[in-house]
Amino acid sequence: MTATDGETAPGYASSTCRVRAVLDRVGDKWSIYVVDRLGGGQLRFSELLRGIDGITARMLTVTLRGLERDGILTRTVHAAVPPRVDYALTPLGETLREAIGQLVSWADSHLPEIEEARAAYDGRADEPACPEAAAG
Amino acid sequence: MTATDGETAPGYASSTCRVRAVLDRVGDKWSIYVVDRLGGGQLRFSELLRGIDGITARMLTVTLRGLERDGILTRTVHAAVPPRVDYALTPLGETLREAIGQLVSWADSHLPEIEEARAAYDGRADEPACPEAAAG
DNA sequence: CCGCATCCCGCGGGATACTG
DNA sequence: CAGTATCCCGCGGGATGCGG
Repeated sequence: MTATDGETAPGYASSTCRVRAVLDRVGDKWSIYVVDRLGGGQLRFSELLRGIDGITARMLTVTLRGLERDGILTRTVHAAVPPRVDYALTPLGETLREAIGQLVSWADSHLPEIEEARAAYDGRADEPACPEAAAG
Repeated sequence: MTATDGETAPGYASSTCRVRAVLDRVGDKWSIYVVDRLGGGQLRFSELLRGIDGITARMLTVTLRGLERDGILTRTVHAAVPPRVDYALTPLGETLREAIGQLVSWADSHLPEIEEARAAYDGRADEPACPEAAAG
């Protein structure tokens, strides 16, 4: 099992560029947080807006439209005044949420390791390998 | 279990903005493909370059540096001529690869649904809901 | 309250050319 | 072969203002 054979990658590698189209949605700045938030049940626009730190109304709209287009969530408009719109995950969206959850919890649980690694790398880049040794 | 309580999201929600720093790495255009490729064992620069469709040398370098900084992979330089550099996943990188694999296979297996949903949505947007009905 | 339109800026990232 | 430096363009996305 060396890396010298031409076809190392199996399975989904064949549809890489199509998968890209899907992962781009996940890769955009806000989708994963929207999906994550909706895991607890349907929420209205303003709830999402307040629940996701740093997002603007514009980006929330754009993100929601994208997810709706992909069949990840549904948009329910209540025509009455005051206007009210609810968003909820579809079954497909629920499965995505699970996959995302894996990644988010990975990120969360390995945060310390990663921050350590970054500190070590950055230190290596423009500082002596042993700051305390240099101080002596 | 309504969505009316203030604290719907448990666990990792508390460190959202730190998690962001990690997910941004996953979110960038090429990291997941590099990590995925390296799953089969160490590869040299040019092998990655040829193995990942559409990536440029510049972006491969940038991506590899970022992943190295995060402790996801290691960079091994063979000083001899011709120059040769090998990249391999760290144990941490392996765990990331598993999480990514979940997502990639999700994307792969749900591609048809998503493309259907997109087609339906786009059709709805600027075409009659029932093209064949409109034709009659 | 919901959310679209417009303007505008920063940066991701592609092309190209050069070094060790 | 591996990597760096420069230029440059497109677009993600923030701020603001208006319409339903």
